[in-house]
Amino acid sequence: MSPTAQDRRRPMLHETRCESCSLSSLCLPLSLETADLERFDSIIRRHPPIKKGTRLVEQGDRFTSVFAVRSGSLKQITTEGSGEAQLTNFFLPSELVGLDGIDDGRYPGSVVALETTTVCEIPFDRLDALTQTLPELRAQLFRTLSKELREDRRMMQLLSRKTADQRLACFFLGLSDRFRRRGYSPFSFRLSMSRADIGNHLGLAVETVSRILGRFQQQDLVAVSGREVNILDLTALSTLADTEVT
Amino acid sequence: MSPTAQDRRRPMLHETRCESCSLSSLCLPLSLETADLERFDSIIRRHPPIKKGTRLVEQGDRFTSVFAVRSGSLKQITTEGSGEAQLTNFFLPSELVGLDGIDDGRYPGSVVALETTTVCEIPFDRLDALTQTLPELRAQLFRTLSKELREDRRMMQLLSRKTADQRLACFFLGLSDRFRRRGYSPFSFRLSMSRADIGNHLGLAVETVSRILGRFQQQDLVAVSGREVNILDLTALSTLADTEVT
DNA sequence: CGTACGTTTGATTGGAGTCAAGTAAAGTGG
DNA sequence: CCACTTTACTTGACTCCAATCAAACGTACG
Repeated sequence: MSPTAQDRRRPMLHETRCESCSLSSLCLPLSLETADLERFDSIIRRHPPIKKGTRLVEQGDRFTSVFAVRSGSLKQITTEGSGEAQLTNFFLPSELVGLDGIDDGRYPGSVVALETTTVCEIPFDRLDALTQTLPELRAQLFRTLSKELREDRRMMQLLSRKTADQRLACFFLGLSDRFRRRGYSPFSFRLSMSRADIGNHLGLAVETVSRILGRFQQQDLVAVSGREVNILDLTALSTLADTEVT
Repeated sequence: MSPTAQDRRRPMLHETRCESCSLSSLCLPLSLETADLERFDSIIRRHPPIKKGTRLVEQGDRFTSVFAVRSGSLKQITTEGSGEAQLTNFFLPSELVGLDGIDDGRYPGSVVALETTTVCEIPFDRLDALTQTLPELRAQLFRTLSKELREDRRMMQLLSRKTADQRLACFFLGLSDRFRRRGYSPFSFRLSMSRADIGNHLGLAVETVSRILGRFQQQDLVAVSGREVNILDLTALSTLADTEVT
């Protein structure tokens, strides 16, 4: 979808320029000069909001673009062989979706909106072309990829060495941190994902997630009401999260 | 995995040019013209062989270079917080070590030789600079990063959804495939890592690895003698590896 | 207002971890 | 080259965390 008259008319116009986007310091164009930012801005395709449950990309679709999340949240689900679906990632505003599709030209998982979500589509060939003349942009892209690698490795550590309680603790700490970085309260937030999603992501059964949430509440670590979360004791959660298992 | 007779006989100098490297079709300079290959070649630093147990990089060291494995093998170990060490990766010839250090300028894990190993050091700033004028090289680097992401996600699926038996089966299939791609037998190879390493990587106790190996032998799936492996029934292993768990 | 879906809680089970002990293999130094 | 030490691997017995099965309860939404 290219910028159209419809786009222009909308008061959204301000919103949809990188220059004025509140996420610009977190998103890709981090360290670009105004002129460069314009060039970056010009390759981006705005999208109308995606409704909850709608798929942004389908597993196996041809890879063409990466997407920057502007608002809302998404989950990535990969189904392999006859194996059950695996929820590999949650995406929050400013995060980049689809980088794992570069290699073989197909998206390796479906990406589904967890709530009404808006994204910026960035055609990868044009992004790649821009990195040729904008070293800072290139560096930022490498960093983003590299960071995702590092986070994946943390996830592996979580899945292979941590108990169910520690996994949940890590999950809350991770979310808390991501919200804080985005300027939201690190203590009080709303989960956009179901217990089943959390369980799938952490390698736990739904029932286990529910039980441990209950236990955390009894211990006054968090207060959970439906999908509303209040972190009461961040320190205790942190301790729990990376205490050696013996 | 062992050095061929040809390797030994040849003077080092010849060996160490990308142009004549037997891995050139798998390593980075995949699709470079001769002239470009020379430019790539010129930034590479050769290293004397690394002995078994020696660390190529130490966790926390300043990130400066990535390393292409020429021969031998390595493991990457990350120690987080007070948590136990996690073996996140094994590296075989033609694979690239260190890409996860780009983001925060530090290597996120130590990389240790599992046997006598030779690597090519590629200073990242120079590699990055080269990608400015060599779009194919840039594309290849993006692909490599992206592929690693995809493999990490597979690993997560393995760690969170597969049984111990399936993990071992996947591990053997993965190795088999990697050897085949490198021109070695996919059925008969030598493990350069210990049972403990395998267990750590797959999120299993050493004892479990040992027991399942025994079971696999009874079922005539593989013949294992020490670190020597013969895959007897690849099909059965494949079936086992991605059969839904019920 | 009812149906479907998401969540909680309880009872039971099993897969893999832990502990323990023994065997094989690989270094090490005389 | 052989005794000795150390490390790697195997095997068995027992335990426990989290999965599974089952059922009730809440909540969202057409």
